[in-house]
Amino acid sequence: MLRQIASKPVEYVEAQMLEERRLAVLQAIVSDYVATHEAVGSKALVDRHQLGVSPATIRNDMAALEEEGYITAPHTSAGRIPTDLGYRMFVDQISQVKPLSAAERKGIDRFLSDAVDLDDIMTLTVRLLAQLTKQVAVVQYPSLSRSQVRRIELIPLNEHRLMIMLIVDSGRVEQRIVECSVPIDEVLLADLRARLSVAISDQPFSSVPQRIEDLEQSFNTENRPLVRAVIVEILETVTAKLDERVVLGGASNLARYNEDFPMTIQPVLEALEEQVVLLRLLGEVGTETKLSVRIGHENQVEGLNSTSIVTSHYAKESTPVASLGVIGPTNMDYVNSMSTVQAVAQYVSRFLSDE
Amino acid sequence: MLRQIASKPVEYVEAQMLEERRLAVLQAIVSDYVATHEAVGSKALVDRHQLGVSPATIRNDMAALEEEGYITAPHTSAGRIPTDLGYRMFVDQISQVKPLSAAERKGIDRFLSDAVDLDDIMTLTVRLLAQLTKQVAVVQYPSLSRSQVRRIELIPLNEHRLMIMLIVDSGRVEQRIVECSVPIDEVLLADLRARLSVAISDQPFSSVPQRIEDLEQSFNTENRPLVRAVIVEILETVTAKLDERVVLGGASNLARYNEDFPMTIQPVLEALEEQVVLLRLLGEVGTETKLSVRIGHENQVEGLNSTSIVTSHYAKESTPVASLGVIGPTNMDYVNSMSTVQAVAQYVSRFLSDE
DNA sequence: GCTGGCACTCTGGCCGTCAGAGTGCCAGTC
DNA sequence: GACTGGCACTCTGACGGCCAGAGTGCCAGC
Repeated sequence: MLRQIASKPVEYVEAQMLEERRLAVLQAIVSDYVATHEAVGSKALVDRHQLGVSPATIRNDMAALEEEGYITAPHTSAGRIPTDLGYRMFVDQISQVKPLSAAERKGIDRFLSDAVDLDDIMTLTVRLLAQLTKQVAVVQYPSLSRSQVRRIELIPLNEHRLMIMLIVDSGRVEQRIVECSVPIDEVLLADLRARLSVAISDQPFSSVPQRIEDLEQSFNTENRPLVRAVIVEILETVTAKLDERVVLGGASNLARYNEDFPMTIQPVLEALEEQVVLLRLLGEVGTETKLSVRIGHENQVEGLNSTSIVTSHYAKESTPVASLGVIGPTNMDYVNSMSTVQAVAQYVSRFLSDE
Repeated sequence: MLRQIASKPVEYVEAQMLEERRLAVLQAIVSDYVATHEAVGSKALVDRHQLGVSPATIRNDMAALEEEGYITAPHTSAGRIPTDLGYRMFVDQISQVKPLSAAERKGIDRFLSDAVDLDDIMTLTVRLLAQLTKQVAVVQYPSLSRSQVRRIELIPLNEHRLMIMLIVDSGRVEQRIVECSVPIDEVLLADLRARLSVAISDQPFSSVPQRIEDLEQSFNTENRPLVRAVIVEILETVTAKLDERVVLGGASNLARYNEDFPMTIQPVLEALEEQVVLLRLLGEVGTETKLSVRIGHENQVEGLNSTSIVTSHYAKESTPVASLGVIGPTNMDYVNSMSTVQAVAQYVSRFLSDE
C-alpha cells in the first residue's frame, strides 16, 4: 500500500521498498513470536514467510530494527523478540480489524441471547470474551453518569427504615437503606416520592444533585430530618457509585501463560482484584477512540506493565456507556484480541439498544 | 487428656502413652510441615519439640505412622509429610478452636463496621478472610430459601414492561423485568401488587410457590396474561435464584503457593470461576455442624482434590443463612484458618442480626 | 521399649561437555 | 549499493557424572 508511483526518483522508491521490507520483517517476527512464544531467528523467518531474500539480508534488517528499538535479542545467540515499541508498530499497522467469521458471529449471538437481565448480560459477556480470546476479560457495567434515572421508589421496610430504589435506563437498579429516628409517615413518604419523581425522572444522572438540593426547603420543619436523610443517600448514590461495578472472568487463563513467560502472575492477580485498578484501566482511555490497545509499559498501572490491554467502548443507543476488554501478556495475539473485543462490544451495544 | 487413672493395668497405661506419643509426633510433623513446607525428619523433630526421646525412637513411631497411612515419604531418604488422613487426624484432635487475640478481634470489628449494605458486608468479609488467612476466601450471600419475603413491588417501566422487586429480610433485593404484549394497566397492577403482598409478605421464601399458584384464578380472564407473566417470573426467581450468589477474593494468594507445591493453580482457578462449583463446595456440608474442614481428596469437586476447604455457617438471628470459608493447599495452617473462619462467621452473624 | 551406631539410598547442586541455533562480519557478485 | 554465501564465534540447554547432605532402616546392647 505504500508503494509509490513510478515517476518518483529511483533511489526514493528503493528506500521505500527497503522500509517496506523492514516492516514486513517486523510483522513476521511479531506474528511468529506470538504464535510460538519463542525467539525467532533469521532462517526461520525466510522459511515461514515469502520474503524473497536470504537469511543474511534479513539479518541486516533485523540489526537495523534492533538499532531502532523495535526488537531485542534475549542473549547473543538466540533469535529476536519484539519490544513493546515493536508491538506498538505492529498494532498501528493493522489498519482495519479483521472481521469475525460467520460461525463466530453466530456463536456470539447464541451465547448472548440467553441473557435475561443486565447482570446476565455482563456475566455472559465476560465469559464470552474470556473464552474467545483465551485471556482475562473485563467488563464494566454501564456507567450511571451517562445514564438517566427512569424512576425512583421509596419503600418503607419497617417503622424506622426505608429503602430508596433508583431504576436506571441501562437496567441497573441502585438501592440504599435509610434509617431514621422518627417513625416513618406513609403519607409524607408518598409525597416525597412524588416530588422526587418529578424532579429527577428521565433526567441524566449527572444533573440529579442540582435538581434535588433545594427540595428540602419545601417541606415542613418537622419532616425535614427524613427528607434530608433521603436526599443525602441519593446524593451519595449518584456520586459514589458512579462507575463502580466491574466483572472479571477467565482468570484461569493467566495460569496458562505462566509457563511461557517472565511474567509472574501474582502481581497481575493482585492488580485484577482491585476494582479501582480495573476501573482505571478501563477508564484511562478517552471516549473518542473506540478500540484501544495499551502495550506493556504504556500502561500506567503498577504490576500490569508487562501485560497488554485491549479495550473498546460499548454503547447504548449510540452513546458510549462503558468499556470492556481483555488483558493478556504483551505477546498475545493482537489480531484476534482486537477483532474479538470489537465484535463483542458491537454485539453488546446492539443488545442494550434493542432491548 | 487421654491419660487414664492409675488403677488400670500397667501395660494398658503404657500402650496409651505410646499412642499418645505417636499422636504428638504426628502433630509435630503436621505443624512443622505446615510451617516450613519441607519434609520433616526425625532429628529435626526432636530438636524442635520436647519429645523426650531420641531420633531413633521417633523413627520407629514414624514407621508405624506411615504403616497406618498418616504420613508418607516422598522418597527413600527425605523426611515425612502428612497424608490427607494425617491432616484429618490432626484437625480432629483440635478439640477447641483457639480464640483470636484482642487485637485481631478489634481489627475485624473495625474492618466490618464500614459496611453500609449487604453487598458491602459480603465484599468486606471476603477481603477480610483472604487477608487474615492469606488464602482464597469465599462468601455466600444469605440464602433466600431460609429468608422471608419482606415486601413486593411491581414497578411499571413503560407501557409494556414492568419490574418485579422482591425485598428480602436479609437485605437482598431480587429484581426481574417482565415484558407484556398488552399495555399495562396501572390499576390492575396496584391490585395485583396488593394481593401478592397479602399472599407472600413476611412469608418464608420456600412457601411462596404454593401461596401464589392459585392467584391467577381470582382475576378476570382479560387480565390473566399479565398476572400469569408476573407469577411465572416470581416463581422463577424463588426457585432459580435460591442460593445463587457467591463472592470470591484473594485469588492472588494462590500464586504464592504455586512455588511451594505440586499443585498447579490452573485447575483450581478454573474451578473457582464456576459459581456452581463454589456453591456445591459451600453447600456440601449439612446445616448441623458449624465449622467444617474438608481435606484434599475428601473433597468431591474435580480439580480441588489437592486443596483443603474450611467453612462455617453464619446466621441471622440464630438461624443459619449461608456459609463462608477459605480454600487453600492441604498443607495450610489449619489452626489459624479454623479460628479465623469461625471468628469471622461469628462477626458476620452478629452484624446481620444487629442491623 | 529405648538408644547409638552404621550402612544404605536418594536428592540436589555443581561442573564439564557438547550439539544446536543464531548471530556478525566479510568478501564476492549482480 | 544491495544482496548473498560462508565462516568463526557465542550462548543456551540438555546430558551425565560426581559428591555432599540428609534421612532412613535395622541391629545389637542397655
